[in-house]
Amino acid sequence: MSAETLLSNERLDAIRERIRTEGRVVAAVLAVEFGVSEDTVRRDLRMLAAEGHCERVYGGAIRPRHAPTTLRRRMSEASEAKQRLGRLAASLTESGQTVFIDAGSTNLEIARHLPRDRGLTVVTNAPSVAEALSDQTGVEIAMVGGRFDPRLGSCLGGQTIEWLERLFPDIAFIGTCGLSLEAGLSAFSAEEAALKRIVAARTRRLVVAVTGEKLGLSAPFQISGTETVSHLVTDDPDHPLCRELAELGASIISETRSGHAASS
Amino acid sequence: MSAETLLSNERLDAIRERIRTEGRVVAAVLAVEFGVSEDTVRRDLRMLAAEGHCERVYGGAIRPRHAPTTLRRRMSEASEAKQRLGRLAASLTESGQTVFIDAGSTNLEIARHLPRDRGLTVVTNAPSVAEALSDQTGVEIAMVGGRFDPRLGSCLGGQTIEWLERLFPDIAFIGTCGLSLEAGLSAFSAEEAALKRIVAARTRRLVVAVTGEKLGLSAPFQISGTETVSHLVTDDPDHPLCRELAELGASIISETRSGHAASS
DNA sequence: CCATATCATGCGCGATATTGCATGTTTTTT
DNA sequence: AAAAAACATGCAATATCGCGCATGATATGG
Repeated sequence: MSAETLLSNERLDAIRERIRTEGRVVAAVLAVEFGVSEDTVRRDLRMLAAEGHCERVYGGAIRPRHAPTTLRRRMSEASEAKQRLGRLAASLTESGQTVFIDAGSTNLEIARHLPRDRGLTVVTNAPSVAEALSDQTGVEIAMVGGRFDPRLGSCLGGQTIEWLERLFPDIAFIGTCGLSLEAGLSAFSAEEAALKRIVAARTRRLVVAVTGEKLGLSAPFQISGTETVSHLVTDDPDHPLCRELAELGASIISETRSGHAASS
Repeated sequence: MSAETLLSNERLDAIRERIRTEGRVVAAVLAVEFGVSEDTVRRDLRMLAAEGHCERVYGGAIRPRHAPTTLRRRMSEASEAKQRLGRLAASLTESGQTVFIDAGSTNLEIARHLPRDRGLTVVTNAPSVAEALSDQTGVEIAMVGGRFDPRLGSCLGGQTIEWLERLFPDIAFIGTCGLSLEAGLSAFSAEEAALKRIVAARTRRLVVAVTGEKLGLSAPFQISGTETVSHLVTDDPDHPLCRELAELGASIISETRSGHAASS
């Protein structure tokens, strides 16, 4: 790799390779190394960046690192609304029940607000939920294992599903990416939907807690129809969808101005 | 990590990483470490804080946390010794390996320091470990389920053991409550010991990372003899037990004064 | 063979980013 | 309350960047 005259594509390939193997390149270094001007190198880097093969930074380029959206990010902005939903939903549990809690920021709030004097048994596929309960006494916790998806913050896959197929919880809190009349409960991935579907089919009570922004939305993969929902906890009880769900037999639970729960 | 010429964004990444793994950074230290002025470091920290990747405190920055604390107070949360052990132990992993990580504060530090560019697969029975890895890309994570013990922060019981009996990790990091010649590795509960024993018997490399205070101690339930330990990572390499372990074939790994790893 | 089109490249120039320093303010410590 | 440390802000020096344009080389077509 000397100052030989390299065809432009070859140079591009070489730079691509360098970025891939070394993780970083410096424009000025590449310029002297290939015997071209820095402008040319910058042009190359611009192309590679457009292809997604690198990320441009001041002075050169680095290997693309893609991971901006994590659960942690969403968690830090646990809105007051979600905390209220969590408290409301948690109050639906009854003594001695076995409770399934799904992953998600709202469900995490449910876990945080679970009463600790009812001898509950909590089953979850979300490590964050188990963690949140770890300072509580009086709550039995079972963790469902499997492949852990960092983006969702929960366990998925065959292992997980196999386990859940043998579980019949008294009450289940599952998260949803969308809730609408046509699409029912829906999720962003097929695997996620499959898992939630298993749980929804086996529980005696299915509780869905969502902020108003998700009402009326639908995601690509259906979990189940709206008729499977027995309780909807929301901060927007006046949404038309709520009335329709109520007619299908679901309880709509929200907070009144004075802070008490109301159900219709 | 010396006075290399680092691209400014790389420095940002590096600081981000330090905050993620170590929980706290000191502006003055970063300044000399990267060979830039403190002003520049502060600017970086301001940016990271704006992105939500850290929380600024007087003197530096800490991992985002909702309760405001001083840097001084924060220093005591995870001792520096454990962080060093974590970093050292994590460097023992090799490309493509399947890694088991046990529960415990030291092991959590190992997880935090795991390299993300080696295509590692991590198996753990501790939700906190899964959580700690959840903002990493390039690490496959498998969670071993079971009954969750809040006091230990890990999953135990028949379910867990059944799963682990089918696992043969390349390398395993397990925690121990005591390490002595007579009692070997030992734990405070029979169930805990049984679980660790399963893992110890199936891994090709067994790494134990302990602070010096645990050397020579023994807990009621034996996990296995000292001869099963292939690597001992410690901050007290002069302890007599280390020499004896070395004679049994274990590698003793610790940090020299200058900050580099040494093994005997 | 010549005219023209196309392309990669290098150079100049104004714009932008990064950095360190000076200055004044806020926070912590004594 | 005073001293020290850390901090934010404005500013100037330097480095890097993007863009337009000229140049030369190669390809295409008559």
